[in-house]
Formats: sequence, structure tokens, C-alpha cells
Amino acid sequence: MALQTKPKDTKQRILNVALRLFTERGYFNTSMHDIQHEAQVSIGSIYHHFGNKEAIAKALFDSIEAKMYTAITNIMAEYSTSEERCKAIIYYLFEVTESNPESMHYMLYAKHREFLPSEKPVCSSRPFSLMKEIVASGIATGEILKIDLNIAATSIFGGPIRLIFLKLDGVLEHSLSKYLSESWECSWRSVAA
Amino acid sequence: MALQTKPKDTKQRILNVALRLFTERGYFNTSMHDIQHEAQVSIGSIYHHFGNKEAIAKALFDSIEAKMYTAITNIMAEYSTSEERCKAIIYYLFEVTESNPESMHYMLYAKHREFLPSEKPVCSSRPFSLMKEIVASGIATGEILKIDLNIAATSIFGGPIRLIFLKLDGVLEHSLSKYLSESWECSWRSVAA
DNA sequence: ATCTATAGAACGAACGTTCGTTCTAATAAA
DNA sequence: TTTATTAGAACGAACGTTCGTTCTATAGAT
Repeated sequence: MALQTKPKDTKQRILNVALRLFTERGYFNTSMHDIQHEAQVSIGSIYHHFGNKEAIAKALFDSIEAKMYTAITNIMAEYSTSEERCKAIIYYLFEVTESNPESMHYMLYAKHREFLPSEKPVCSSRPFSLMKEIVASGIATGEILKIDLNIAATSIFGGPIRLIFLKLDGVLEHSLSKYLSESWECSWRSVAA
Repeated sequence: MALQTKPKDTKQRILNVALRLFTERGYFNTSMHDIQHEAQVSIGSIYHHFGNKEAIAKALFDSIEAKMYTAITNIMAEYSTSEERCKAIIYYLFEVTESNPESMHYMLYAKHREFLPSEKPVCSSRPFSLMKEIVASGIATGEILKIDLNIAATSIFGGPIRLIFLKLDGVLEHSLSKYLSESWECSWRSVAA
């Protein structure tokens, strides 16, 4: 062996390169030949592992969504109040944006439905549904004002998410961690009972 | 005459169809032949008026951006406090989302930079800069808490903008006007001094 | 009123290129 | 030997665009 890389490496290398190119240039501005060239694998190899271009995008989406879902599930296990849970989620989102901006860009910013026609809008994905549930239970327990659920959820997460967009657009001067506590105070003040 | 349509009609018909298709399917899923077919004009005619596909997208962007810019300028002339101005802007954004969702979708949701490489990110466009200015002056006068400008701006507009996204994704059950006052109260509460 | 000239709007077949995908052969692993 | 993986040339559909032409409306000349 020694000469041949393991299949897992190949597959992962393809995914890594695809994620980078999809977020840098967009799905439609990235060709299979671009991926082949940058990942240093053959066209045949890519099609052997993924079948078609859309499947690469789908695999990326599923993997990132699953990671987010797990993270939020863990947060729900660790904290009990809506306040703690929401704050921990925002911290997590900020942290991923800093450490792995491509993942966040792909999950939050990309317009999947243009290249993954069967995918639901992001706001209906599993991680986002969890976030909505957390807010709903906060309203039920009286932690959060008795207002419309969609308004409460967007009030809490809308600001931080826009900050993430600013960061991904390269408009923010500091790292997101510097903005965390002040942004969170605004978010919570907007809905706290 | 009477038999030949005016050039203005043709140009506008092309723009109308392009805006609809670009928002329905996305820029890259829309071919010039699609536009030609739906607008009932010839390929040659489209190229006579616009030169290339990108120029259609650019014309749409410039026109919608100009309309938003004018609207916000008018709001600034009509109101003097940041509170009134911000609320009026959100009302305007909600109203356009209801009456002309394609415009709002194209301005706020589309990823222009993938098909208009020379365009700045939306958050740096002229209407958004005006919104930031309004918030900045609110901080200066003491109307708004003395917090980071980016945090203040995203706290005020982040929630409503996410509500707009929900509406454009077809997730909201009611018209945006029903959410206006409650959403605004949350926004303002989050930053009011 | 009639004819001629000009501008530019509209037309659509055809072109060259790019892209996603397929196919066959070769290589490594079991 | 059999199976899994890699290789990259080749394919064909679809795309954005070009270009030679026709059509229409108007302006000037007669």
C-alpha cells in the first residue's frame, strides 16, 4: 500500500474541497472538474463515491445539519432554562462561525433549494426546529413573554444570526466572541418576561 | 403603429419575467431561452436590450436598490427620531414583502455575489448603510443604548428580517402586517435607552 | 401624397464552449 | 480470481452568445 490513500481519505478530501469551493464560489460556479482538480482525485473516483454532483452537496448538508442537531441536543441536556439554552446555542453558533466558517456559511447562507430541490427551507431543518421548541417551552413556563412564537424566536436569534452574516461577509472587525455578551443581552431583553 | 409594441414594453416585460424566474428557480436555473420563451420575445431582442445575462440581473438589482434607497430617504425626511424612522423602515420592508415579494426576495435573499461578482454584499448596499446611519445617530442622541453599532443595528432589524425570510419561505401563517407591532416592540425593547 | 432613406427593434438558426456524466481500462486488495 | 477503487478520455445535451437578416416607424425629399 503506502502508495494508495485509503478510500475514506479520498471521500473526505472530496467533501472538504467541495465545501470550500461551494462556499467560496457557489455551487453553480463550481464544476466537477474543479473539484477533481483541487482534490487531486479522478473524475471516476468522485462518481464512484457520490454518483452525482447533487449528492456531494446533499452529503455536506446532512453532515453539517447532523452536527448542529447533536450540538443543540447536548445543550438541551446540559441546561434546563430557555435562557441558558438559547444563550448556549448562540455561543455555539458564534464559535462554529469562527472555527469553521465554511460550515456555517453552507448551512446558514447558501440557498440549498436552488441546488437541492427536495430540501426544506433551512428554517424548517431539524436544528432550527429544536431552537423553536426551546423558545416555545420558555413561553409555556413564563420565562419568555407570552407573544407569538415566531416573533419570539426571530427576536432572540435574528440579531445574532445577522451578526454571523456580517462576519461571513467580512464586515465585522472583531471576532464574534467579542460581541457575544452584548448581543445576547439585547436578544434576551427583547423577550424576557 | 398599434401593431408594434413599444421598446419600453419589451424591456420591462423581459425584466418582469427575469425577476420572477430568478426568484422562483434562481439565476443559474434560469436560461436565456427560458426568459425568451416566457416573455414572448426573441433571443436577439433580449441581447439587443441588455447585452448579456448578467446585465439583466444587474438592471434588476439597481432598480430595486434605488427604490429602497428612495423610500428610506423619504422616511428620513418625514420622521426625526430613530425610533420613528426604524419603525417606519420595518413597516416599509414588511409592506413590500407582502405587495411585491419577488423584489424583497431578490434584494434580501438572493446571493448576488454568485452571479454579480462585482457587487458588494447586501449589508453594504446603500439602503442598508442608511439604516446603519439612522441607528448610529440614535446612539449619539441617547435614544438608543450606548452599545456597539453593529450589535444595535442587528438587534433592531435582525428579528424583522428573519420574519421576512419566514414569510418568503411560506412558513408564516398570517400576513406580515399582523406581526408588525409585536415584532417592533421586541426590536425596540432590545436597544431602547 | 408619394417615395426614399435611416434607425433601431425583433428575429432565430447556428456556433463554440462548458458541464455533468458515462465508459472502458488499469490497478490494488482480499 | 474476484471485488473495489482509480484513472482520464470521450460523450452529448444545454448553455450563453453571435450575426445576418427582416420588419416597422419615422423623417426628409419630391
